[in-house]
Amino acid sequence: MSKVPTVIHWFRLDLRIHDNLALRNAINEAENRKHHLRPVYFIDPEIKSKVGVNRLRFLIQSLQDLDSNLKKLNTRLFVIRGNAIDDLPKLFDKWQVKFLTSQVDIDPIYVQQDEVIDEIAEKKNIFVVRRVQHTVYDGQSVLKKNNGNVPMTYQKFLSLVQDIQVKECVEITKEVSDQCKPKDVDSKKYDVPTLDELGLDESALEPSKYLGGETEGLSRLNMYMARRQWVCKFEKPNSSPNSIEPSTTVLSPYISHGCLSSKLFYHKLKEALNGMPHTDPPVSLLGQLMWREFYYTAGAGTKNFDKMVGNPVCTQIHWGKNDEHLKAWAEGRTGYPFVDAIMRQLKQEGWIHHLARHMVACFLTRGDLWISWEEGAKVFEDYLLDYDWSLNAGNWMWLSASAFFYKFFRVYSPVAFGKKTDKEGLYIRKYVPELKKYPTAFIYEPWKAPKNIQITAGCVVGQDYPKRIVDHDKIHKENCQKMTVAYRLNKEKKAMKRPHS
DNA sequence: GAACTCGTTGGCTGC
DNA sequence: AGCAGCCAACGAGTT
Ligand SMILES: Cc1cc2nc3c(=O)[nH]c(=O)nc-3n(C[C@H](O)[C@H](O)[C@H](O)COP(=O)(O)OP(=O)(O)OC[C@H]3O[C@@H](n4cnc5c(N)ncnc54)[C@H](O)[C@@H]3O)c2cc1C
Repeated sequence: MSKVPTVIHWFRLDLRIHDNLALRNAINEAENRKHHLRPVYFIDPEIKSKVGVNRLRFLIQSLQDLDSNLKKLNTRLFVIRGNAIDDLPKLFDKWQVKFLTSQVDIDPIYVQQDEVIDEIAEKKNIFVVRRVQHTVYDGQSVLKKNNGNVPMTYQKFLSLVQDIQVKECVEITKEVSDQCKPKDVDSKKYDVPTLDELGLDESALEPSKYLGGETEGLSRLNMYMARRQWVCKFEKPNSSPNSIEPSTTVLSPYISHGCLSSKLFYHKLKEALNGMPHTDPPVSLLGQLMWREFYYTAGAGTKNFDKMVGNPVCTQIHWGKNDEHLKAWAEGRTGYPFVDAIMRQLKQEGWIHHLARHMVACFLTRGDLWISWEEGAKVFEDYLLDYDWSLNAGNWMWLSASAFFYKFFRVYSPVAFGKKTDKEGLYIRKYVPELKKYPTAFIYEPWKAPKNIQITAGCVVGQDYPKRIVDHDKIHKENCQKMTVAYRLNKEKKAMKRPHS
């Protein structure tokens, strides 16, 4: 008796069943050929040491939701403890795999896995289907349209995609039939692991502010799209980085994990905007989604996009090294209350507003600490629920004036910037509670408070709250000079490389 | 080729 | 109060 062959859909950053063409392809293939269907996810048992706790928890929640949504389709999620490169080839044999589907992911981690897996699959005669479905547009065809060059400005990017027809979403309309169920479909060994199994004590964590999963992502999307006026009036630069509740959608963790399809977001946005006066890119909500597309295209077309050295779009800057400053920044004890509040919110809740990211990214790099954006990106990778390879690197380069943005003399002031939207410093009082009782006059610069006021407020600077690790007023001007030098050197280098005609 | 335009999510001063 | 002008820029257009 020969075994029934298997069709695998390999879930990665597409933790959803809606608008998932690769998953639908797998289901159809299994149905048509009466093969077994196995939607799989690989999880590294050591993941705890590689991913921040909040993001890991978000991932587990998303996998649980995915499993329960798959069960509604009469199948399930098979979670494999291990890694794809070692374990997928073993499963190819064990399950007699004939067909493998997944989405295109451009993070080098997945690209490398795909290269290895493709080679093995070819030898074993396994048909591989890989779908572009993590972005609205296909980055490769946008690059082609621009003669293989990365569009270096947002407007240029928009002009390239302007006349591209965005495909409709695809849905899975019927349940998977019983004949596609493998025998071990109920085996506990493929259950979504608990945090406990992964060596994490959930009770030691704060409650989740943003619950992972497709169900939550869709309901968040629908909630915002129902507020048509709000969507139509959205202007990113006017949203507040330091409101107590988020002033933007916080769809990012869902989009990054693929709990929410960016294409569905696109179509729902178009629907909400249709027939109403509305703001436009770059500041509109649709404009935000286009920023994502912009950075994805850049990431897809640039070597070493997540590094400075060997990255053709990135200005080479002689960043310094200062582990103490880096640590103080990461842990929210720079002595600048606004910066510290942001970093503490990031660590606690896993999401901070875009302009808050501007503030702390500028502070770490060209503004104050003169530390490489790559170091900042690593910290963000750890703490952000919405961590994304392209978006993180691209935005860090923007903020450090290494690529896409060049007016380096526009420096965020850790004292002035937050005051624009939060004069009283309520945000600081929440996330830096030791300063809670400070008078408003000193909440952004507690070192200026007279000693008796510091004592009355119950927080002496240098004792209960750190002294400033740098003097912004002085150092940002020095750094500005360093930027001038770096830009000049870069320009000279570029001129040398250009062929003289 | 040079010289223009526009777009590109700061802060500070002074009217 | 709100805005113009100033401060160390650059890509991608057009003229
Ligand atoms: C230094 C730095 C690092 C960043 N790292 C990441 C990251 O790892 N992952 C990530 O998703 N975003 C990152 N961003 C971009 C941006 O800050 C977040 O996408 C945004 O704040 C998410 O909040 P939201 O969903 O409420 O955004 P909204 O304003 O509601 O926008 C809707 C969606 O548009 C997309 N979007 C919005 N802003 C941007 C942007 N600037 N670039 C690209 N896409 C955008 C996101 O998918 C977002 O969910 C980073 C920004 C900076 C400055």
